[in-house]
Amino acid sequence: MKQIDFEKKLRKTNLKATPARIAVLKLLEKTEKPIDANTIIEKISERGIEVDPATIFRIVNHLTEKGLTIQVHFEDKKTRYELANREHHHHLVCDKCGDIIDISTKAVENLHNKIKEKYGFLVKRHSLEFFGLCNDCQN
Amino acid sequence: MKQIDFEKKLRKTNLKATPARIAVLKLLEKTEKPIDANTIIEKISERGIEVDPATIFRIVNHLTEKGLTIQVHFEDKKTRYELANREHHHHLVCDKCGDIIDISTKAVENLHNKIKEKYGFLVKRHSLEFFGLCNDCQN
DNA sequence: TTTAATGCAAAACCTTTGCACATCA
DNA sequence: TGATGTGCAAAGGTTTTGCATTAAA
Repeated sequence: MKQIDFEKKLRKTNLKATPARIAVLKLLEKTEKPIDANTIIEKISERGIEVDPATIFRIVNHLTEKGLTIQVHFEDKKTRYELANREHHHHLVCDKCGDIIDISTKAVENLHNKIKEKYGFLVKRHSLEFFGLCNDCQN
Repeated sequence: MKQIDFEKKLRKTNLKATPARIAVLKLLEKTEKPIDANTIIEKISERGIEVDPATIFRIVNHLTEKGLTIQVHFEDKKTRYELANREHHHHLVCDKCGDIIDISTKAVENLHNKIKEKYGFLVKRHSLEFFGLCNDCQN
């Protein structure tokens, strides 16, 4: 229910608060699920805002560089985006209906230190996604 | 060091044992890291075997359908492949040199049951990849 | 000999880039 | 106004598809 002031947030990161950027951020806020660039284009267009695909791709790249959004990768080649201002979480992706459920678990964070000890590898981030069947699709 | 009899394995799954398929499987066996289709084409060509790109894509798709290979997704849009006959494991991907280190951990398997209990979601598989800096690249 | 696999060419899809014009601060 | 963002058109990279030919069983 919180309404984020995206204009302020954009200016803080030296990005101009253009209608297209605000529309993307608002959409991601409302959607609450990772969505790819083409879905963003589609949804924004449904709201009567026409933005060129090239611009959308530039926007999500900028937002990600500046840390306002993060990328999410599932099992296809599309890059999905979601707002970054959220608690770290993972996704349950249903093979059948495509629904995405957020879950939060600290189980993996604990591995970072162990990996450093054992392999000398400094983990900066990880991606953990689960695939299977959601409750409704199991029948 | 074990040499897998890929001809036999292919026939068992109703796939014809063609030179191209055997070359792909042998390459994956030797590489031991997930590699994408274009790398496969390149490496196979270096060995003097020329296979059309379309054929390589068809091969990896077939092999994956039949369970001989699995797909791996990192942070780019390429799909990578590795042999499926291996212990379940995860990858440490170095941001700098791109090196990939296999690690094995059971930490995530244990979550499957918990997820079923808590969300009703039936997890069939998961992907867990770590990104950061390998030992050599931390300086 | 029958079925499946391959090569070639074309296209589909996702994403990026160059450049001129428009817009934000 | 000056820097940045956008639209348009073109192109790049990955992957798929149709169809005629070839090879495996």
